[in-house]
Amino acid sequence: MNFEILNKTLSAKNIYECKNVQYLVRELIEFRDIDISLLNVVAGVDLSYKGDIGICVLVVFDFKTMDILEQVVTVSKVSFPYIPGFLAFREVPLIVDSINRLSVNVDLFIVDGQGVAHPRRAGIATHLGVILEKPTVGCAKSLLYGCYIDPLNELNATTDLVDPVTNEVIGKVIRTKVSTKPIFVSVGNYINLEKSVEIVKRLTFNGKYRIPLPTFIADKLSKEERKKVIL
DNA sequence: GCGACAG
DNA sequence: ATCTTGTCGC
Repeated sequence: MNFEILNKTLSAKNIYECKNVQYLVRELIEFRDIDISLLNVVAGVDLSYKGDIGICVLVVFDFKTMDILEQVVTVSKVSFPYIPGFLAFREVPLIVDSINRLSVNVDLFIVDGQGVAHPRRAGIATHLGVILEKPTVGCAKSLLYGCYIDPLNELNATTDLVDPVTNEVIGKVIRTKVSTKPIFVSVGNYINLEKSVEIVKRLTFNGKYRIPLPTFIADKLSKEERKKVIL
Protein backbone atom coordinates (compact mmCIF):
# COMPACT_ATOMS: atom_id res chain seq x y z
CA MET A 1 0.00 0.00 0.00
CA ASN A 2 1.38 3.41 -0.99
CA PHE A 3 0.56 5.49 2.11
CA GLU A 4 2.35 8.51 0.68
CA ILE A 5 -0.18 8.85 -2.15
CA LEU A 6 -3.06 7.77 0.08
CA ASN A 7 -2.35 10.50 2.63
CA LYS A 8 -1.97 13.14 -0.03
CA THR A 9 -5.23 11.98 -1.57
CA LEU A 10 -7.02 12.25 1.77
CA SER A 11 -5.67 15.71 2.51
CA ALA A 12 -6.04 17.38 -0.90
CA LYS A 13 -8.37 20.33 -0.46
CA ASN A 14 -8.66 22.06 -3.81
CA ILE A 15 -8.34 21.35 -7.50
CA TYR A 16 -4.74 22.54 -7.56
CA GLU A 17 -3.69 20.08 -4.84
CA CYS A 18 -5.71 17.29 -6.44
CA LYS A 19 -4.00 17.81 -9.78
CA ASN A 20 -0.61 17.63 -8.08
CA VAL A 21 -1.58 14.28 -6.53
CA GLN A 22 -2.71 13.09 -9.98
CA TYR A 23 0.65 14.04 -11.49
CA LEU A 24 2.32 11.88 -8.81
CA VAL A 25 -0.09 9.02 -9.54
CA ARG A 26 0.69 9.23 -13.25
CA GLU A 27 4.40 8.72 -12.60
CA LEU A 28 3.71 5.47 -10.74
CA ILE A 29 1.64 3.72 -13.41
CA GLU A 30 3.08 0.40 -14.58
CA PHE A 31 1.75 -1.52 -17.58
CA ARG A 32 2.26 -5.26 -17.10
CA ASP A 33 1.41 -8.20 -19.31
CA ILE A 34 -0.07 -10.32 -16.54
CA ASP A 35 -0.88 -14.00 -16.94
CA ILE A 36 -4.64 -14.39 -16.66
CA SER A 37 -4.32 -18.10 -15.92
CA LEU A 38 -2.67 -17.10 -12.64
CA LEU A 39 -5.62 -14.93 -11.64
CA ASN A 40 -7.54 -16.50 -8.79
CA VAL A 41 -9.39 -13.77 -6.95
CA VAL A 42 -11.07 -10.69 -8.45
CA ALA A 43 -13.22 -8.04 -6.80
CA GLY A 44 -15.79 -5.51 -7.97
CA VAL A 45 -16.42 -2.19 -6.20
CA ASP A 46 -19.31 0.24 -6.47
CA LEU A 47 -20.89 3.05 -4.51
CA SER A 48 -24.37 4.49 -4.23
CA TYR A 49 -25.40 7.59 -2.34
CA LYS A 50 -28.08 8.92 -0.07
CA GLY A 51 -27.41 12.63 0.18
CA ASP A 52 -23.77 12.90 1.21
CA ILE A 53 -23.73 9.43 2.73
CA GLY A 54 -21.78 7.03 0.56
CA ILE A 55 -22.50 3.30 0.55
CA CYS A 56 -19.52 1.31 -0.72
CA VAL A 57 -19.78 -2.37 -1.54
CA LEU A 58 -16.83 -4.59 -2.35
CA VAL A 59 -17.58 -8.09 -3.63
CA VAL A 60 -14.84 -10.69 -3.96
CA PHE A 61 -15.10 -13.58 -6.42
CA ASP A 62 -13.21 -16.75 -7.20
CA PHE A 63 -12.24 -15.95 -10.79
CA LYS A 64 -12.53 -19.54 -11.97
CA THR A 65 -15.78 -20.63 -10.36
CA MET A 66 -17.30 -17.13 -9.88
CA ASP A 67 -18.33 -18.09 -6.37
CA ILE A 68 -18.60 -15.12 -4.02
CA LEU A 69 -15.85 -15.42 -1.43
CA GLU A 70 -16.50 -12.33 0.65
CA GLN A 71 -18.27 -8.98 0.66
CA VAL A 72 -17.72 -5.81 2.65
CA VAL A 73 -20.05 -2.84 3.10
CA THR A 74 -18.86 0.57 4.26
CA VAL A 75 -21.26 3.41 4.99
CA SER A 76 -19.79 6.83 5.63
CA LYS A 77 -20.29 10.51 4.96
CA VAL A 78 -18.29 11.68 1.97
CA SER A 79 -16.47 14.98 2.31
CA PHE A 80 -15.48 15.63 -1.28
CA PRO A 81 -17.98 16.67 -4.00
CA TYR A 82 -18.32 14.98 -7.36
CA ILE A 83 -16.19 16.88 -9.84
CA PRO A 84 -15.61 15.30 -13.27
CA GLY A 85 -11.93 14.34 -13.44
CA PHE A 86 -11.59 14.05 -9.65
CA LEU A 87 -13.84 11.16 -8.75
CA ALA A 88 -11.07 9.37 -6.84
CA PHE A 89 -10.94 12.07 -4.18
CA ARG A 90 -14.60 11.41 -3.44
CA GLU A 91 -14.67 7.61 -3.55
CA VAL A 92 -11.19 6.26 -2.76
CA PRO A 93 -11.46 6.88 1.00
CA LEU A 94 -14.47 4.56 1.31
CA ILE A 95 -12.98 1.98 -1.03
CA VAL A 96 -9.67 1.79 0.86
CA ASP A 97 -11.62 1.53 4.10
CA SER A 98 -13.51 -1.46 2.68
CA ILE A 99 -10.34 -3.13 1.45
CA ASN A 100 -8.72 -2.77 4.88
CA ARG A 101 -11.53 -4.86 6.37
CA LEU A 102 -11.11 -7.66 3.85
CA SER A 103 -9.75 -11.01 5.02
CA VAL A 104 -8.94 -12.64 1.68
CA ASN A 105 -6.22 -11.50 -0.70
CA VAL A 106 -7.50 -10.01 -3.97
CA ASP A 107 -5.47 -10.36 -7.18
CA LEU A 108 -7.29 -7.75 -9.25
CA PHE A 109 -9.95 -5.07 -8.82
CA ILE A 110 -12.56 -4.01 -11.37
CA VAL A 111 -13.38 -0.35 -10.75
CA ASP A 112 -16.51 1.49 -11.87
CA GLY A 113 -14.86 4.40 -13.70
CA GLN A 114 -11.90 5.27 -15.92
CA GLY A 115 -8.30 4.16 -15.52
CA VAL A 116 -5.79 5.95 -17.76
CA ALA A 117 -8.60 7.18 -20.04
CA HIS A 118 -8.32 10.48 -18.21
CA PRO A 119 -6.78 13.84 -19.15
CA ARG A 120 -3.92 13.25 -16.67
CA ARG A 121 -4.03 9.42 -16.85
CA ALA A 122 -5.26 9.38 -13.28
CA GLY A 123 -8.82 8.07 -13.36
CA ILE A 124 -10.16 6.40 -10.21
CA ALA A 125 -9.07 2.90 -11.28
CA THR A 126 -5.50 4.07 -11.81
CA HIS A 127 -5.48 6.17 -8.66
CA LEU A 128 -6.72 3.21 -6.60
CA GLY A 129 -4.29 0.82 -8.27
CA VAL A 130 -1.34 3.07 -7.48
CA ILE A 131 -2.39 3.33 -3.84
CA LEU A 132 -3.04 -0.41 -3.45
CA GLU A 133 -0.06 -1.42 -5.60
CA LYS A 134 -2.34 -4.05 -7.12
CA PRO A 135 -3.71 -4.69 -10.64
CA THR A 136 -6.84 -2.65 -11.41
CA VAL A 137 -9.03 -2.33 -14.50
CA GLY A 138 -11.16 0.74 -15.25
CA CYS A 139 -14.61 -0.05 -16.61
CA ALA A 140 -16.91 2.94 -17.15
CA LYS A 141 -20.47 3.13 -18.46
CA SER A 142 -19.89 6.46 -20.16
CA LEU A 143 -17.14 8.64 -21.58
CA LEU A 144 -15.01 11.04 -19.58
CA TYR A 145 -12.20 11.82 -22.01
CA GLY A 146 -11.10 10.78 -25.50
CA CYS A 147 -12.35 10.28 -29.06
CA TYR A 148 -13.78 7.12 -30.55
CA ILE A 149 -15.97 5.68 -33.26
CA ASP A 150 -19.04 3.81 -32.11
CA PRO A 151 -18.33 0.06 -32.32
CA LEU A 152 -20.56 -2.09 -34.54
CA ASN A 153 -23.72 -3.43 -32.95
CA GLU A 154 -22.22 -6.88 -32.60
CA LEU A 155 -21.16 -8.87 -29.54
CA ASN A 156 -17.79 -7.64 -28.25
CA ALA A 157 -17.14 -5.32 -31.21
CA THR A 158 -14.43 -2.87 -30.13
CA THR A 159 -12.89 0.42 -31.23
CA ASP A 160 -10.00 2.49 -29.88
CA LEU A 161 -10.44 5.28 -27.38
CA VAL A 162 -7.86 7.88 -28.40
CA ASP A 163 -6.38 10.89 -26.63
CA PRO A 164 -7.14 13.81 -29.00
CA VAL A 165 -3.99 15.64 -27.87
CA THR A 166 -1.35 12.91 -28.13
CA ASN A 167 -3.18 10.40 -30.36
CA GLU A 168 -2.31 7.64 -27.88
CA VAL A 169 -4.76 4.76 -27.51
CA ILE A 170 -5.91 5.17 -23.90
CA GLY A 171 -8.68 2.60 -23.83
CA LYS A 172 -11.13 0.43 -25.72
CA VAL A 173 -14.83 0.94 -26.36
CA ILE A 174 -16.57 -2.43 -26.19
CA ARG A 175 -20.08 -3.50 -27.15
CA THR A 176 -20.29 -6.13 -24.41
CA LYS A 177 -24.01 -6.64 -25.07
CA VAL A 178 -25.86 -6.24 -28.36
CA SER A 179 -28.21 -3.27 -28.74
CA THR A 180 -26.94 -1.50 -25.64
CA LYS A 181 -24.47 1.34 -25.17
CA PRO A 182 -20.84 0.23 -25.26
CA ILE A 183 -18.60 0.45 -22.19
CA PHE A 184 -15.20 2.14 -21.82
CA VAL A 185 -12.34 -0.05 -20.64
CA SER A 186 -8.90 1.21 -19.74
CA VAL A 187 -5.82 0.16 -17.79
CA GLY A 188 -5.92 0.96 -14.10
CA ASN A 189 -2.48 -0.18 -12.98
CA TYR A 190 -0.15 -3.23 -13.14
CA ILE A 191 -1.90 -4.57 -16.27
CA ASN A 192 -2.03 -3.73 -19.99
CA LEU A 193 -4.94 -2.85 -22.24
CA GLU A 194 -5.09 -6.21 -24.02
CA LYS A 195 -5.41 -8.17 -20.78
CA SER A 196 -7.87 -5.62 -19.38
CA VAL A 197 -10.13 -6.15 -22.38
CA GLU A 198 -9.78 -9.91 -22.15
CA ILE A 199 -10.80 -9.90 -18.49
CA VAL A 200 -13.78 -7.63 -19.08
CA LYS A 201 -14.97 -9.82 -21.94
CA ARG A 202 -14.73 -12.88 -19.73
CA LEU A 203 -16.60 -11.21 -16.90
CA THR A 204 -19.50 -10.11 -19.11
CA PHE A 205 -20.15 -13.69 -20.22
CA ASN A 206 -20.81 -13.35 -23.94
CA GLY A 207 -23.40 -10.60 -23.82
CA LYS A 208 -25.18 -11.72 -20.67
CA TYR A 209 -24.13 -8.56 -18.82
CA ARG A 210 -23.23 -5.13 -20.17
CA ILE A 211 -20.83 -4.52 -17.30
CA PRO A 212 -18.58 -7.07 -15.55
CA LEU A 213 -20.45 -9.39 -13.18
CA PRO A 214 -18.47 -8.25 -10.10
CA THR A 215 -19.44 -4.64 -10.82
CA PHE A 216 -23.04 -5.63 -11.52
CA ILE A 217 -23.35 -7.47 -8.20
CA ALA A 218 -21.59 -4.71 -6.23
CA ASP A 219 -23.95 -2.15 -7.81
CA LYS A 220 -27.00 -4.22 -6.95
CA LEU A 221 -25.92 -4.75 -3.34
CA SER A 222 -24.99 -1.11 -2.78
CA LYS A 223 -28.44 -0.05 -3.96
CA GLU A 224 -30.02 -2.53 -1.56
CA GLU A 225 -27.86 -1.28 1.29
CA ARG A 226 -28.86 2.27 0.39
CA LYS A 227 -32.46 1.50 1.27
CA LYS A 228 -31.40 0.74 4.84
CA VAL A 229 -29.72 4.11 5.27
CA ILE A 230 -31.76 6.74 7.09
CA LEU A 231 -31.18 10.43 6.41
C1' DG B 1 -15.95 32.75 -23.68
C1' DC B 2 -17.97 27.89 -25.25
C1' DG B 3 -18.67 23.12 -24.72
C1' DA B 4 -17.61 18.59 -22.30
C1' DC B 5 -18.02 16.40 -18.18
C1' DA B 6 -16.51 8.83 -14.87
C1' DG B 7 -19.99 8.44 -10.39
C1' DA C 1 -24.96 9.09 -8.47
C1' DT C 2 -30.25 10.40 -7.76
C1' DC C 3 -35.14 11.79 -9.05
C1' DT C 4 -38.96 9.27 -11.64
C1' DT C 5 -43.87 6.47 -15.31
C1' DG C 6 -44.70 4.48 -18.67
C1' DT C 7 -43.02 2.20 -22.53
C1' DC C 8 -40.29 -0.02 -26.39
C1' DG C 9 -37.70 -4.14 -27.64
C1' DC C 10 -35.48 -8.81 -27.17
